[in-house]
Amino acid sequence: MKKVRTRFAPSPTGYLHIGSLRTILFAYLISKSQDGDFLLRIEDTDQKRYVKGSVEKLIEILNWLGIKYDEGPEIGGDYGPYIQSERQDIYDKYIKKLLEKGEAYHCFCSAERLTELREAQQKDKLPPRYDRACRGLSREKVEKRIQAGEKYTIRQKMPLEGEIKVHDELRGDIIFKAAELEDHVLIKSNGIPTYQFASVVDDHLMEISHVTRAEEWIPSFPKNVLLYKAFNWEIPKFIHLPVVLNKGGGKLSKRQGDVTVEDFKNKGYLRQALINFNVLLGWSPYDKDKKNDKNVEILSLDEVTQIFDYKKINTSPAVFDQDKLDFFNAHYIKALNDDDLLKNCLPYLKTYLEEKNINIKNFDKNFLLKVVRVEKERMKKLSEIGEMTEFFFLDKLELDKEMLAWKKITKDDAQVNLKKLIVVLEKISENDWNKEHLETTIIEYLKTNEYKIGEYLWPMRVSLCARKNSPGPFEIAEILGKNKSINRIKEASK
RNA sequence: GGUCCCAUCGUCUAGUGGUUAGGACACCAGGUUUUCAUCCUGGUAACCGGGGUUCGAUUCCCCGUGGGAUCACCA
Repeated sequence: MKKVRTRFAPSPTGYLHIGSLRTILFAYLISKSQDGDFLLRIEDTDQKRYVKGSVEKLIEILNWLGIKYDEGPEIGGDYGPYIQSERQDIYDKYIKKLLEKGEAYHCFCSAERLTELREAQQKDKLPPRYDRACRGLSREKVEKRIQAGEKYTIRQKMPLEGEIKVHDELRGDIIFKAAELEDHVLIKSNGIPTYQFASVVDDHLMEISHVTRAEEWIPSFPKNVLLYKAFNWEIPKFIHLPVVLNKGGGKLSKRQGDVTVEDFKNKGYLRQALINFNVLLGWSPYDKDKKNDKNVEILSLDEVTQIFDYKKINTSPAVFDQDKLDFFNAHYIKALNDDDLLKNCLPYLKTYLEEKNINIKNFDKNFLLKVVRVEKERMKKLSEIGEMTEFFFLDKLELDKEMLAWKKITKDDAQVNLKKLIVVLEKISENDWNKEHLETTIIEYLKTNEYKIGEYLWPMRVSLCARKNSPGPFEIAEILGKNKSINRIKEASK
């Protein structure tokens, strides 16, 4: 059986769009679930849109995501080069073949004429389409005009009538009328191929078995199929992936916030969350033969690879739901071990503290470890870590003492309670100053005196962190240490 | 506008010619807890409309409606 080979073929026009991540994932999964190859190809046939450094950035973000490809620009492979601008001689060779077969023709129409034509057609409410003016040019005439130095494009010769049946693996057969197809440009006047030509030639030469691309390509699908037929090439399987929409319904676009993988990375999303979430957008792990177990949706890329079946990819557009992404992110943050958690949080923490003129180097790793660990349960994004843990790093807290009041007790009552706690706390030795000991000691103290726990612990916690929400008072006290803790409580009780 | 694609809770989805239409996120309630969060338990919530086909349609077909894509020497 032929080996399954898929590819991700982006244009180097900037950053990696979050919608592209899903295209990557599905291409990757289609091949890897069938023990195939996955490759990266750069489609840089439009020099106007080329953004310098974007290939490097793309590779970098792919590495960050942990998505490995078997062949690609910087790692090579048997089907290279993997950058289209380095394959010009190949395209030259194949367009020549097409010309010889009479499946394509030279077009000398100027851009101006084409624009006028289009405008006239639109005015008459006709579909804008090239009028095939150059299709009937004789070989001699073409030769002459080329000799004379006239600029030309090369167009694909479409059938004038009949129907074109194409097959999408997910949607089945789709039928187009030949009359609606345009003799579109294969080679631009600068000699460089269009996407339509280059991608077909490359997919064939690179032996891509399953072509995955976004749904927006369906309209040009018949042209592609016709091109394969013109070459007499075997048509690969085509899988058109549905689009991802905004909550409002439109296409996911820059105006509505973050759209690139880099944006999400910078915001503190973990690769596992991004991958898990995106895989579930249009594909489902549920199996009719199995019971729908709980949390069956929490899946790693490897786990998905094991159970992935591309026939189960959905065809309807999916809405990008940030709440669900956040859920996955919070889940994967909780699953991180302490070292990884710190490693992931550190850049965000550093940046945040720098803005507050606090040097993170004044704090040792053990301290930082405790700080991030204690907020782990509460975090949805890594970027929240700075604001959440700020109070650990501050020398002095700015406390609104009204916050000390809790339920029935007033601020003044709370301050009285704090004073009592200070007496107890001062008796605890530095050595015993840890969460467990603090807890048993204080709870026991409160219970023997029949004090209400909340009436003491709320003010204690608030005086330690000056905020409504935080970890428990004992955890904070341990991390702060005896001196700092007691000082803060004293300050609050004044 | 032409062409094409799509249509199950708010969202992602499972599923079936006869089901109490299942799960996940979100939401709500209760429990745990010193707060928030976590965690546990429970709950609200869906087959776009109209015609067929059929003993019976959410499921199959057609037509609407709605949403989306596309109509370049961009990909």
